[in-house]
Amino acid sequence: MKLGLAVIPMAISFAVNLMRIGELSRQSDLPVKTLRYYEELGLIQSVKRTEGGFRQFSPDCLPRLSFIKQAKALGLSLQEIHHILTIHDQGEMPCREVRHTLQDKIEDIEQRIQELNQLKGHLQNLLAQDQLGIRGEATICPIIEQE
Amino acid sequence: MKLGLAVIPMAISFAVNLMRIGELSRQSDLPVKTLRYYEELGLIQSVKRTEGGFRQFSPDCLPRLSFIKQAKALGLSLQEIHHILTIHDQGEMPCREVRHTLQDKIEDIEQRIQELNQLKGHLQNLLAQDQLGIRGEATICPIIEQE
DNA sequence: TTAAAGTCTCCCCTCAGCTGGAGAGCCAAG
DNA sequence: CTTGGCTCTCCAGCTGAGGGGAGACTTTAA
Repeated sequence: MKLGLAVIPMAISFAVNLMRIGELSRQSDLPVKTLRYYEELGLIQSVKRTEGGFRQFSPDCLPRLSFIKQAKALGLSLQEIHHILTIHDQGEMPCREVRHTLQDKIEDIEQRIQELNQLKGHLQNLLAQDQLGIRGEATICPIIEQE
Repeated sequence: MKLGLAVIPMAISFAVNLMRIGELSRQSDLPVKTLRYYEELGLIQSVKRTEGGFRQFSPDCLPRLSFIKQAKALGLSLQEIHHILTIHDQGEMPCREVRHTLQDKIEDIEQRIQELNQLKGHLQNLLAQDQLGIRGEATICPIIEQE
């Protein structure tokens, strides 16, 4: 059996460097639980399992995880990331999709900023007009209950 | 028994207009489930129960629920609202607390807006520089993987 | 050979603010 | 008396992104 190791080095070169989940965790700096979760969601895949059932990952997972981290940092959801990765896995450059996703994100962000600015203005008004003190019978707090 | 109704009108005037949860739901325009949830959290209280175990609410709940709605619309959490109501229920005007809470909220909002603006700028940069096309071997999407 | 460290699956828990349903009991009108 | 509508409690789940831990098994180093 061990003979094979010397006899078919090409085959070996495909097989080497497979790592278990702990090693992938160390190298990617992501918790083991998170990796299993990502696998469950289909974001990454283990190449195969050992006889004992341990996951074995290719080092190719590392750039993939790095991509996931970057995309997450950009505010994409794991679902959106999954979508992009699926397109990538079909052999296409997912740029068109990514561009749409990012443009949507930008619009979301702009809208959210608008809402927050409105809310902030509203809160500031409430605080500014506090001195006027409109106090009724059933008032709980005149600041909040200003009209 | 029914005699009492005529004999002690003062006592009656305290007791009338108690309503069950469905009526409170109609008048406050909040789902029954939500009212029970609010009661569980201590935001409102039923005066008592009928013999059969039905909650009976005083009409005083209505301005209270109205306050809760307004505070929620201002972005306060139910926990924060609970805090304010507790102060109110201890007989104090919760304005000082409310003012602090709202000022904290404003700061939160400002920070969130800053973060969102940063993120938006980042996303816009990514899209703008897209044309440059930095493509490597292991690239999944050069837009996201720009440095 | 044995012990430690790694890994497996499975299930529940978190945060907030509810929503839905089951199965039971209550109440008022015909 | 019965029927339909209201209400009760309790349990479950939803959203997203994992975390904690039990109990069993695998792998590896001494």
